[in-house]
Amino acid sequence: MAKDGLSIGDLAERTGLAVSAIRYYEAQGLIDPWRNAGGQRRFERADIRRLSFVMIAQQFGFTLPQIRAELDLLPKGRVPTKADWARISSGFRAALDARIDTLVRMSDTLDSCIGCGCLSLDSCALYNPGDRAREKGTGPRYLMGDRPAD
Amino acid sequence: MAKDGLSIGDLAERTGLAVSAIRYYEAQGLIDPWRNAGGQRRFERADIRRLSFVMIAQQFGFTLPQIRAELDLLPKGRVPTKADWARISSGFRAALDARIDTLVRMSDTLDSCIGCGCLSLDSCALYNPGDRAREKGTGPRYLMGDRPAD
DNA sequence: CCTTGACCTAAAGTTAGGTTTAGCAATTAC
DNA sequence: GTAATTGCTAAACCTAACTTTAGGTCAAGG
Repeated sequence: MAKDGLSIGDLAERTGLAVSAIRYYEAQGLIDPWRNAGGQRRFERADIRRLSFVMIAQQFGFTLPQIRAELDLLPKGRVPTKADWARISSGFRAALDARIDTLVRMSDTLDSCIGCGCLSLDSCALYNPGDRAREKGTGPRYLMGDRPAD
Repeated sequence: MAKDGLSIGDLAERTGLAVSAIRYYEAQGLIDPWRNAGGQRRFERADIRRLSFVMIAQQFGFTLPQIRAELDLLPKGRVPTKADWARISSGFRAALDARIDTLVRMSDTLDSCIGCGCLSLDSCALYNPGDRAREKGTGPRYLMGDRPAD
């Protein structure tokens, strides 16, 4: 049954992912199964690892293209070494730390604003407290003045 | 010009939001302008505050329905008091702290995993490190076993 | 052999938070 | 008074990460 590779259903069961998600990941270039005589996908056992990695990286907030870039650094078909994971983990760590940092700064700012209630667009420190948000909206999102009066 | 209320363009200029966004917020029930004789929207000056609040809350990661719920606690038309902001800020603070907590736990887990590289679905602590992710996907996303072998 | 269940593709649907477009009405500026 | 702005609505479009559907094929069990 797993002699000539895992079926997509097997892989779904092993990873907990939906079959449709696995097909989608293939379309995004995250995995690259071969096909059997009947045209069905067959996966290597190492793909379980690969998808596990995808799931974890997603929890760390990476997008699929970013994850793909990370995976592309692992030579296709090679089982990742500890060194590979250590390198990747460092990347995760940096991303995580940056996010924590942003939130802590927001939190600090909030502390200094509680009880103020001004919400003035030009004087309230709550605007643009970090960097994480609003980088994908199309509009310019410039900030203009707002008089404290009223 | 602002005698009988602000036009949507005025409000857009004062808040930095796109006109289309303001209309969208109205559709979501975040603001409730009246109409002038010609059918155009007219806003109170307090709506600048209201939208400022929306923008800040979004930076804190709240969804529009959540923000609406928060705003609904402020009696319509009443200018929010310091007590209102203090209460809301506390809510922000709790949400922020929870997010920071989750990230810190992920970070700690990651530390303990660097150099391990197992990524085993049943033994690696990197799965479900927190709570923030994956609560909106349709599928059950259950996690099944994965033998360390291979 | 035949049925059932797993698989295939392509395309459309989903959610959030908006933006863009089309076609038309109201306001404002000169 | 008239042209340029600004505003109006409804509907379509956008991204990310998938799921669902439709219509058809493959594989395994009895």
